[in-house]
Amino acid sequence: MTVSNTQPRPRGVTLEEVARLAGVSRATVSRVVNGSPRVSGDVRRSVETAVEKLGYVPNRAARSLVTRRSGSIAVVITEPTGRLFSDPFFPRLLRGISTTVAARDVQVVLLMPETIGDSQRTADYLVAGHVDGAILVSLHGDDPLPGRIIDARIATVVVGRPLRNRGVSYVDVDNRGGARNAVEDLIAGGRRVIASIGGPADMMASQDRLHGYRDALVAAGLGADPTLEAAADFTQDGGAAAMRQLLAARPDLDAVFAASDLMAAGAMSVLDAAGRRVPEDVAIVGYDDSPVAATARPPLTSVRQPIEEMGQESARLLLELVEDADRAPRRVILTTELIRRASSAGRAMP
Amino acid sequence: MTVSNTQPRPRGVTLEEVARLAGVSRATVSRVVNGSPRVSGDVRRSVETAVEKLGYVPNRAARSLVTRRSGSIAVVITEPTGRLFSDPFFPRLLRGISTTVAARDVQVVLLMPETIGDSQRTADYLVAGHVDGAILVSLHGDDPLPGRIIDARIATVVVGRPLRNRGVSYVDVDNRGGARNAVEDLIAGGRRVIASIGGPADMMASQDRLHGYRDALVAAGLGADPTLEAAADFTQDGGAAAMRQLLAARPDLDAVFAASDLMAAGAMSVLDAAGRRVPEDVAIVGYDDSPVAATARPPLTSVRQPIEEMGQESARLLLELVEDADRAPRRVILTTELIRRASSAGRAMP
DNA sequence: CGCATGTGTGAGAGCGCTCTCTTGACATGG
DNA sequence: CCATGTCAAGAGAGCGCTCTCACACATGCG
Repeated sequence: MTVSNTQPRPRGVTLEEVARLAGVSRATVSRVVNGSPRVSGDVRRSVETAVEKLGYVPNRAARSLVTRRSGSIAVVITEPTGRLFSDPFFPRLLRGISTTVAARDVQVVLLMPETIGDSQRTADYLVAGHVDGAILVSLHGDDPLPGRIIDARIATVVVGRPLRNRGVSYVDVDNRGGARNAVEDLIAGGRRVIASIGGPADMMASQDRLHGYRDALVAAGLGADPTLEAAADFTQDGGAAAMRQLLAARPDLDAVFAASDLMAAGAMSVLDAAGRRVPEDVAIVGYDDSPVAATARPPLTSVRQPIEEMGQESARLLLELVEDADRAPRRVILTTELIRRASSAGRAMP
Repeated sequence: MTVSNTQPRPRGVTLEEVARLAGVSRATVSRVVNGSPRVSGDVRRSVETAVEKLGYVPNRAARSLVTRRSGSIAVVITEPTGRLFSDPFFPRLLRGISTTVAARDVQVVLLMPETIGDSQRTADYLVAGHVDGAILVSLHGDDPLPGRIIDARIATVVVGRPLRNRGVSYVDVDNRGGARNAVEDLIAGGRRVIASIGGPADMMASQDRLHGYRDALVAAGLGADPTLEAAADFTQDGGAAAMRQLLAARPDLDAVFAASDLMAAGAMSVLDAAGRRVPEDVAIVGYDDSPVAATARPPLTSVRQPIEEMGQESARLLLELVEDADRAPRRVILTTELIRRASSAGRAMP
């Protein structure tokens, strides 16, 4: 431990002092503080008065030491780039988690490993039992972290459907359904040659969105076509590059489904440069409903995800797991909403 | 505490067990683990072997109990809306903080009070000494939190210059200088009637940016003019409303300095609707260099802030304060960078 | 009235660690 | 040869809390 202690720390009010003031034993004060029913009304009141008077707050370290509970959960973010740093996904998710656990007097410990070494230390930290559970956000397929902590039987909830570790609880949005809806909307608007700009293949969200895209095409009898599918990395530049590629391969395309708003924005700039008008020549829809969607010109139709709700659900699931370690894994799938804007206006609008 | 314990927690390896395996006393193992120099080479090695073999990880709760240090710091986010949820400021700041404290084996506890009641509980939590220090982010002028925790002599660093509590350490960007640079650039591009769309008046960043704007005008001999100044709330809609107001009051304006990219985007859509071309008729610069700036059409010139660095510096300052509580408050002001894009192209470009 | 049962409270152990104090081994000097 | 100093290592207290157990007392039943 690198922290030396030059200064004596201020010492708080202890149970002992409260007990003395209330004229009872430590045990009784503990009972009152923890809401045990085995305390008579008078004694309870006098203890509460003493607690109030002294401004007593339990020492979490002492409590943890004996209960073997930390009263905290970890939120692990292992995403070096991408959507977590390009739209408000991350703060909104944290807010959802935070509101839910705060109500239960549980703290959130934030872990953001960057290097492999960090990731090792993060796993050690979790496995050492410093927290009661962990929420894992944005996992790539090759991440060894979830496997390690699930093996260690740490209560775990994953945000986003995990590629491996099927036995774990997770919260996800219906990426496939969201994508399908978006593409169906393009078809309803009269589009027939619809391309897809997908995300990294090692992310479940990318795969699901691609499947949803194909679902819609197949359901409409259009059929999937590899020359209409390009993959990028959720970034604007990646979206632009994919768009150039698609335009070269399929100059006849009349719509694009992009698996992120940023990629959609990149695609739009390429379409603009190529002299294709949006939405007249090419309709486009994005994903995430980020600020970029609303500020784009034309404003971008996009798939909105209930992000706060994901945070809340993941926290709720984790707290359940912490309460009862033998509980079977659960999955919560939240639905998306298509936000229609000018970029995907149909050809035959009424 | 609402958490009951139905399940016995797994117990970790203790110092005692390591000591037994290494054939030394608990005290010696503690010395080795904490890097005390008062241990001979052989003993140190045998202890290290035992630690390795058993996979020993210190129990933080037990350690905290005796050292009166938690080995964690709080990051308090008190911003209900605005920039924290509209651009990647927040994740990037957290990342900066996280990398710095992780290197010192200190954890980050995230606190996001939403209601007044939450804020009370947050203050109680901090004052109770559950963390060694706190980083306060995005304070409005009327927030009672910083006053309370500074009074309680909790080590505190504020991100963004605080309106009150001048005696506290803080990290800020040179908002005034950044704004001044941006406006000077507009002037250098031949603009003469330059409007400002500011942020909320109760935020220091808003005030500083407004001052920087005026500085540049005065320095160029143009002089400040209240009819060219509008205030909004950092959002796109707010920026749009402010732009309408400015256009009505000063149809002769030829440039706009917006204190956020989102407001700039709102302003651009209004200019577009009013038939003013950007940058030909009206040049515009934003602030934050968010993804919105790069995706806007035309791409938006913007002031970039070193956000990760702010996080790192604030963490560094806080750790110093934790080490030595009597250390005098320090301020760190980081410089900004103007990212030139098409939206502010000069009139007489070479 | 004696015993079983229940209920409120206290005593005390002990969670895993740090840190002071003490001991013991050895080197050095007079 | 003993006094003294130095340094490694151990003994043991105690951080603030929870929780088991024991106990005192009240109540119910045969």
